[in-house]
Amino acid sequence: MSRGWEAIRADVLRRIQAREWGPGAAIPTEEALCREFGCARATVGRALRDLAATGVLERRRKAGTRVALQPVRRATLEIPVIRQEVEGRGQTYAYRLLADVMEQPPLPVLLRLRLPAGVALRHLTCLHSAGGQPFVYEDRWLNPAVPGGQQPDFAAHGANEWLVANMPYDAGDIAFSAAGAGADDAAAFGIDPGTPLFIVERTTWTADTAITCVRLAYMPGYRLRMTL
Amino acid sequence: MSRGWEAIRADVLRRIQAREWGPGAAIPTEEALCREFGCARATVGRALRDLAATGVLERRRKAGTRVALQPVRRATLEIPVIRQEVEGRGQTYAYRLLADVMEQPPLPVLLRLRLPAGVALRHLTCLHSAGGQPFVYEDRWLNPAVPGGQQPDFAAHGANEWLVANMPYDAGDIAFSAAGAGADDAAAFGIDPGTPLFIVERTTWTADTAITCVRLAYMPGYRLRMTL
DNA sequence: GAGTGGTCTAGACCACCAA
DNA sequence: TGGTGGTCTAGACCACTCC
Repeated sequence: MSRGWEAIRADVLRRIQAREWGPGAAIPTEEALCREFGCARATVGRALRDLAATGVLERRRKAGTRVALQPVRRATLEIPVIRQEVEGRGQTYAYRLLADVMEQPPLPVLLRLRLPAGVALRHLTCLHSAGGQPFVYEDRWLNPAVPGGQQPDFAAHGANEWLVANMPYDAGDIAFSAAGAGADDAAAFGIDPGTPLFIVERTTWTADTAITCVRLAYMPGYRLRMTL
Repeated sequence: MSRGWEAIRADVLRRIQAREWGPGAAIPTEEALCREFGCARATVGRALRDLAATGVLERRRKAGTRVALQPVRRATLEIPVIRQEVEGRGQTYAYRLLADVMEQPPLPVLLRLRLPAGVALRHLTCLHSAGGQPFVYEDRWLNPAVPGGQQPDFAAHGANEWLVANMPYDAGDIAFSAAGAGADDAAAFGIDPGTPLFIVERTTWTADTAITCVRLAYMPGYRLRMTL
């Protein structure tokens, strides 16, 4: 066995998988484990903290460390920039702006951005292509009142790339769903209305300022993969 | 400002968001920062490691620490047990087994489980309901050769609950997609074939043994939410 | 009250890798 | 080859919470 906190983590995980320590059971204290492994308590703590972060262990002061009774599977999803996702597949990426107008958004968009009725937002629609085929149809509402100065026209480059370069590291939420292609989706992809599409919806703020609200419709058959 | 590594993390993140350190810029070394903050290097390292884990910073030995040029958004998804998801909504959960037969799976299932042609697997279909309405239609292939002894009948409780209790903490992958309801889906939900459904597909192993391969079709309109 | 995990320190050595 | 992050140590104090 190699050394280090990763070796300890692997050994603890092995005992759990071997049911040496069953679900719900308490495992030895950090002090007992660092005596067993012959290392400092901080090293054991590092290993156990990592297992707790992935949901394998549950830790509470005084109560000790237990194997999770119902292992909530946590997985980290890397949300790719569309250009990178396409180029990562070895396909050529292309972007085309379809529309760019100021208008009043529908009520659901206002609610998601927590904006009062009556405000006008910048409404962008564009198409991302992979290898000449439509890949993602983007429908975005952008708050023109965001800080950071003048917004460019998005004729050449997508709003998302401008955002990650100029308004990075903000908070938001994201939702995945399935929906039948609407008229716009069908026109963008050249498919029949009602065709099932994978939909990603994202809303973004910095502090309390609503930035943008975007709906991404992926090409038919798209699959989003993760590893547990 | 409060003390501790979380305060340092917050302060570093604040400077990044304030563009004091712009995307791609190198930030001071750990040693310089721990002099500035008046703490040990390990404490600064803890803060920077956490920011690197969430994709805000990129760290390389000798090259130093830089603000990520293209901040890959990482989000942690907690994959819920269906029963808990339903009960968390305050609805009553119900489960019904629809079929339980041994048969040869179709080729895509064999490939995902990395099994040779000709083997027969246990094929389960069941329906999870929320508040009396169909919620998830489950189509599962289960390897009867898995260790752990006799498998129960799944008349009363779902295979997933048996698995998390008896074969927990294994590896696998997961994929999200959209698909039109097939004949089975349509019958289960009482909807028209072709209705867009949110699909989750999971494959699970322990070590090199294929355990199970499951396709979950969620009720029309279902949304999977995450926070960034 | 007392046991446990959470954190911090000051120092050390090592692995990596750009210069 | 030198600078940087990655890790480990031995010890300490603190925060939480079960008893």
